[in-house]
Amino acid sequence: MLQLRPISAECVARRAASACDSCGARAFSVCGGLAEQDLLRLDALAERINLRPGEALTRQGDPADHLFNITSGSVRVFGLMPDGRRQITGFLFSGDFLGLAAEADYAFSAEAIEPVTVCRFDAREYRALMLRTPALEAQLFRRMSHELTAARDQMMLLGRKTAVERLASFLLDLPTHDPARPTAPGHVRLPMTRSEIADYLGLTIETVSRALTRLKTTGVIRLLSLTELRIEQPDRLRAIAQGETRSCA
Amino acid sequence: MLQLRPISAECVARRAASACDSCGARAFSVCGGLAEQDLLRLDALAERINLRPGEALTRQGDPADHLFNITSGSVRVFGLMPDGRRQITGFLFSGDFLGLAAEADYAFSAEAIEPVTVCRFDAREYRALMLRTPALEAQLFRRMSHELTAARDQMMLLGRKTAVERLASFLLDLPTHDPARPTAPGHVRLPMTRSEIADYLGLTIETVSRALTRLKTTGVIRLLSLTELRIEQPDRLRAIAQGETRSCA
DNA sequence: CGCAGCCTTGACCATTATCAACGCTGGTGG
DNA sequence: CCACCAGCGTTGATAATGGTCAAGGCTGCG
Repeated sequence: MLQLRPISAECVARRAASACDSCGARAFSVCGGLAEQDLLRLDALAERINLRPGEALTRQGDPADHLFNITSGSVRVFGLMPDGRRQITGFLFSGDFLGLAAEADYAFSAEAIEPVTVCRFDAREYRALMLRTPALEAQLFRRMSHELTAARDQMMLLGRKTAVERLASFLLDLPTHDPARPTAPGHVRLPMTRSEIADYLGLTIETVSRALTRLKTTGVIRLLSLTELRIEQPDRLRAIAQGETRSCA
Repeated sequence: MLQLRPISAECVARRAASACDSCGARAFSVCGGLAEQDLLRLDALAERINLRPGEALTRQGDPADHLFNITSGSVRVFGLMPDGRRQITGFLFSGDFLGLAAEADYAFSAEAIEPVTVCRFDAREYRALMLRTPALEAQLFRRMSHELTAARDQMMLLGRKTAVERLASFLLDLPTHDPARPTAPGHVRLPMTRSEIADYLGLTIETVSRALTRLKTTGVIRLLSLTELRIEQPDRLRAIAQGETRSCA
């Protein structure tokens, strides 16, 4: 498995390089705190897997046997109701972890959006390694803490924000999580479909489309293509996201 | 501070006694895994505080200097938007932890609903103790993991469920978290106001009231008083919560 | 070139929010 | 002891946001 060694090194490098504004520096220092031998142990558990769009990493209800570290591409995490209603609870990008649950079964499904490469770990072995590696445990602790804060922000969005406010919040958040975003400031890549955005924001595709149009016609954003746009007026977009204006409602 | 010793023992006992259906057994074993000397160290950091309804444990934006363990009563955790819109992200009851964040500042506010007693820890000392106490770390790791799963379920509720489905889900969930619930099966205590329920479910008080009335008139629940009700048809309530019926829509 | 899939736009509808009035309940003071 | 008041909850009428249904457009691929 020695040929796998570059994988976790790559994970660490990507996460360090990612400008996750709120946690970049911290994540880097934690990753940096992992000793060379810890990385080697991680590699021994790792398996590299390629997934095509739509293929599943985890399925709601299946035994939680694996942990994943996304190496490239993007992933949707979602739950389904019996009648097919879908709620996407998050998008994952390279550097993100998946499957960090204490439960025996996955509570949610995860599927590739774009072609994805992941680093897959056996959950039991990973947990055992974690117990022996405080730096790794601390790293995951911080990640879970950030995820929890993000989850609460998302509750605020879903419970109390209007359609336009939700979309504005989404457009501001997305590039801070996607290391594959374009380098030009204000440029946002949308690797997911309108349907996925809708299921993430608790809306329908039509409402997402209309909200985008409204932001476009008011000059706050410019659509460069279906999957790329530019934020023309960041301050106004922030104001809208926080509900500080009725000008766009 | 020796007189504080009973506090964490009490916390442990309460958590163990609570029939948190999904995690009760596990939480108990983890708490049981704490050695006597770990409990003593915890006590040395602990300070008992009483709060009256409406008083704050944490405030959005304040430095996150403390951790809390609720000993009795109930607490609302919430975020506010600039214009006053409120989203309650969770209710906490005796045995629950608060303030487990890696961030420097509290991201959300927490206030007492009923008269509350808490066990307050200095965050830095607690973290230091955690590093020296793997059992404590593992316990918190599990709790965070459960919270994360609960947060995702709540996203499903807020993003995709109807008003009646939200209320049904809430009534089923609440007693599994509230150790002070009445002992009679099917009895649910509502220590929070309609306004708090509304802000938790992403609705208005009027819609909460109407949804309760609908569940009452269809015979699924019976209102015993403003703050207490009985679930008459648990299976039907579960079906409604999962959206498996249109009979109540 | 044509088709399939996704996106946008429009017309209409439904759920829920808003506004308003009324009722209940518990505490206070005449 | 009863009346009043304040606060919370319920109910009703109306309005608005977002959902549903439907048609048409764009884009990329065979």
